[in-house]
Amino acid sequence: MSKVRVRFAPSPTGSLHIGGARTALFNWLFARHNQGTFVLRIDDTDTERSTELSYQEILSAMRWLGLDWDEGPQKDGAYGPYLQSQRLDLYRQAIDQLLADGKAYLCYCTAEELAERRKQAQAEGRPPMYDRRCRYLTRAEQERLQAEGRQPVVRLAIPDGVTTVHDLIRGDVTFDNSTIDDFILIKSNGMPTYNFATVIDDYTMAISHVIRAEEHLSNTPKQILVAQTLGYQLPAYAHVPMILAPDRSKLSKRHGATSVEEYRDAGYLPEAIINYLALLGWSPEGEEEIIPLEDIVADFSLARVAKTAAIYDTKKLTWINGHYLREADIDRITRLALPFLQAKGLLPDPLPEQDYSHLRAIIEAVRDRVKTLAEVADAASYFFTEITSYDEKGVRKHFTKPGVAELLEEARAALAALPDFNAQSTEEAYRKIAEQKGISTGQLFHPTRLAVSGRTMGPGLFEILELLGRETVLERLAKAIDWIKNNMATN
RNA sequence: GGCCCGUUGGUCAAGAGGUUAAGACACAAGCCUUUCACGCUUGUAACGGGGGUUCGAUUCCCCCACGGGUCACCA
Repeated sequence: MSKVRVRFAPSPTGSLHIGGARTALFNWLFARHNQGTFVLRIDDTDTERSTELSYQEILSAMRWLGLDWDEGPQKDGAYGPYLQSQRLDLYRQAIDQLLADGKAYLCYCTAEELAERRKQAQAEGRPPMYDRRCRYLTRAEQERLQAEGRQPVVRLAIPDGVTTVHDLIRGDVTFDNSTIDDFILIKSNGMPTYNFATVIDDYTMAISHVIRAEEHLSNTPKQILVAQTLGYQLPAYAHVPMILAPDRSKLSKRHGATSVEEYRDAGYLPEAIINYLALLGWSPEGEEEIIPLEDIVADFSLARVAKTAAIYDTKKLTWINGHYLREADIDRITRLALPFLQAKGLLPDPLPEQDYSHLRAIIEAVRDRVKTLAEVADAASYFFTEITSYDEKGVRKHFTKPGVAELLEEARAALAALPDFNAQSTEEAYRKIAEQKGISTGQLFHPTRLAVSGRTMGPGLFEILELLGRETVLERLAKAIDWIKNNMATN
């Protein structure tokens, strides 16, 4: 096989969403698996909607996910530039050739006229296709229309016949050319349309495989027609299944988080998103679903890409994220979790250097029971702020028993008297008290947990005590004792 | 509406004429445990419908239904 070159070509008209990221990932995986080249190209021919902000967001989301490109913006290669808006002369050359050969023609119909006719056609139940009225205009007619001040577009003259897409995932798909419009190649503002520019670019960038979402399958015959008219050799095509929202409709904003940034901000790890996305539409040969990136690269093939659209469901993503959160290097997780704590006002920004190891110990204790970085911040909150309330169910269960206040007072005194205050010493003291009083350890542990954390769940109790430190523990115990006396006494 | 693609448990998904139709998430139960998680064990749950072809169809063919995509001077 000749050199594999694939590209991901987003338009900078929004953030990188989950579907786009999956398409980018499949291209990236295919390139890496085949030691090919992954090109990032920006399809910014829509001057109305393209924005610099979106462009920056896409680049940063790609980088964050680890989808590094070999050629593209800020990474020059032999086939640049990589922004379509900078390749206008290439399209111009191609269009001149097409016009000279009579394969394309000038059309003077305005957007308004077209829209009107389309509406009309639909109302009458006719297919809303362009009627080709400008295809056979004489020179004189063109000049007259031009004199009216109309800015022409350029359309491709679709030949009769049939066009077949050889799709690597779906097999041969044939379209009758009569169902294809004489579509626009160059807009009246001089910019190329997607179906034109993409063909020129894929060819001039020597793209070997066009891997993209299924929504482009019906566009493909148009692109093949352009390529054939220009005498280009065709790339191989692979249309990967769509990703749908839980209600089976196309993913959109109203379905909640759909952009990569939103997941980043919600505390998801890039490797978890990558792992999850790889499993959406592709399946490994083995049974493991948590797969290191290197293994995904090694196993990836188009042959194992599904044909069926997949519904996007965050449950599994969250589960995968929890896994990576637990496995990842603790220093990295600490670093990543810190901003979430700071955003909640729990820690100062910047964090004083000497507080770091304490923070790391807390996150280490807490990460096992949560699934996202945002949850890490929730689960760790009481280490950094006063307890303002006690879990209601916990209160009913552990604070209502007669004698709890006294029991806690006794425990508090024992803790205060300890020569060393750490997880081991506090646990020993507690077990001794329970034994002496002939009560189960739980009867002592549970109210203590509630008193110092306000919650009924969390890390091991003595881990919490050590992390909190003697002073805080004694304070909170005293406060809880008071609280119980004040609130429970009347009952 | 025309054209195109698709249809295995709630979701992801394996399967390629003969299988007890994998596995994962979620859910339920149990074990572990100071709690909650993790982990482990077990369980519930699927081939859209109808015709063919065949000794035999989830698997091949046709029709229908349903879902999705596309028919832009958006990509």
